[in-house]
Amino acid sequence: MATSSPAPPARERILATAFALFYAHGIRGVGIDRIIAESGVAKATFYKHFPAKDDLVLAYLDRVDEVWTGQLHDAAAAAGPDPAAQLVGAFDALGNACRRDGYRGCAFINAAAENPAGSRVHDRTLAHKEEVLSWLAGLARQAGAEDPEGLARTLTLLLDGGLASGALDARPDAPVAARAAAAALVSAAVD
Amino acid sequence: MATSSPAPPARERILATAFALFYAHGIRGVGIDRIIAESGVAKATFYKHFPAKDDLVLAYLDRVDEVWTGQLHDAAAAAGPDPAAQLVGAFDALGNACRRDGYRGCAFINAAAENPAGSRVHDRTLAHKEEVLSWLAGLARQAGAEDPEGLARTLTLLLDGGLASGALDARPDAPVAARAAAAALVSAAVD
DNA sequence: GTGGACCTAGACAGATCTGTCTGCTAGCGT
DNA sequence: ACGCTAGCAGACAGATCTGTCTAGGTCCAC
Repeated sequence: MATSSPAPPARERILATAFALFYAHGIRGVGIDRIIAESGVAKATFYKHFPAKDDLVLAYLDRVDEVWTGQLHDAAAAAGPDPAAQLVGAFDALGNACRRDGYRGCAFINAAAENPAGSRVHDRTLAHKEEVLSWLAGLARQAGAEDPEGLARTLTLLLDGGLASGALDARPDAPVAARAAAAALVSAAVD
Repeated sequence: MATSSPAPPARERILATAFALFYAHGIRGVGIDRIIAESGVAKATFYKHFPAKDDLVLAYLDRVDEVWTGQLHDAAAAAGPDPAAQLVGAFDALGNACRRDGYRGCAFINAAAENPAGSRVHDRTLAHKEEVLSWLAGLARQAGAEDPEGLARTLTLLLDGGLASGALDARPDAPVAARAAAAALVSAAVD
């Protein structure tokens, strides 16, 4: 989605710059002027593509969703065809994310922290989390868990907790513990 | 702590106002002027008590730590004398927190999302999380878990995940799932 | 009553932020 | 050759933010 247009270079440069800066410094911590300067784009061009900062923020979140969802699915797929194994394998995406430097936690949760409850940004975050939850619930159902929604919910807690904790201390034990706990919960729920 | 001074009314009013506003709108979302206006304090008075906004932010986080740690300990204590039961009981604090309206997730994680990695705010967040972690590890040790640090780490993941998820959707199933998962993990680790 | 601590009221400076507007340039299809 | 689209460069307005400063009020101890 959102790639139906020819994707001109200016828009793409803006988005790539915003992606890096928003994630690294927070949304309110990065001004339009800085994005314009670092993406080498004229102000008028910027405002042609994104009429307001909020529009850029939403496009940023769409890209984050794309990237993170992709990593989650890839990690799950790498675990083989067994849905139960995939549920656990998805946690490798968490480990990989935390290991990257400049890692600063879940971009959605960070964005939601900066925006009021009814805002578009907040709603987008909610939609993203809901999407991950229902994907996990689908896998849990395929795996034959007796309470797929409950298992999926619990796994999202571990995932979100790992995303948050992994951003704080440098030690890599948060993703390891998350994966181990996920494995225990999945095998308990399936058999 | 931090109550050794006579605690004059102006400082307390500022702090109480900051507590509400920072949590509700984010730190960068609230200007000094607004805090001054809503706490009914003169600007000079404000800057006498808090030489810079950052100082107020740290005082705010200290208060958050006080309140949240207190709720956690109270919830654990309410579960009775058994340390294993206390580990699970602590999750009632999560449920209570999520139920309050205006709930917007963990104030520390939100604050860290708005501040760069080396900042004082970030460090304070790290210290708080470390404190909770070691408290849980102590309980886990008393409960006779074979890997108290690992269990404690996993429980913090559920706690942080619950704090984050509970802020997004209104449905109360996140804290319920967190508590249930905690109970399962604790009883598996203890016996 | 005098000095000091504590407070209020609000002007002010300087930076920064979002968003608008004017002018200019380059490519591209017809 | 012409117009259209996309883009660059940067001045500008208006709001807002942090932090300083002046000026004065109130209460209490001595």
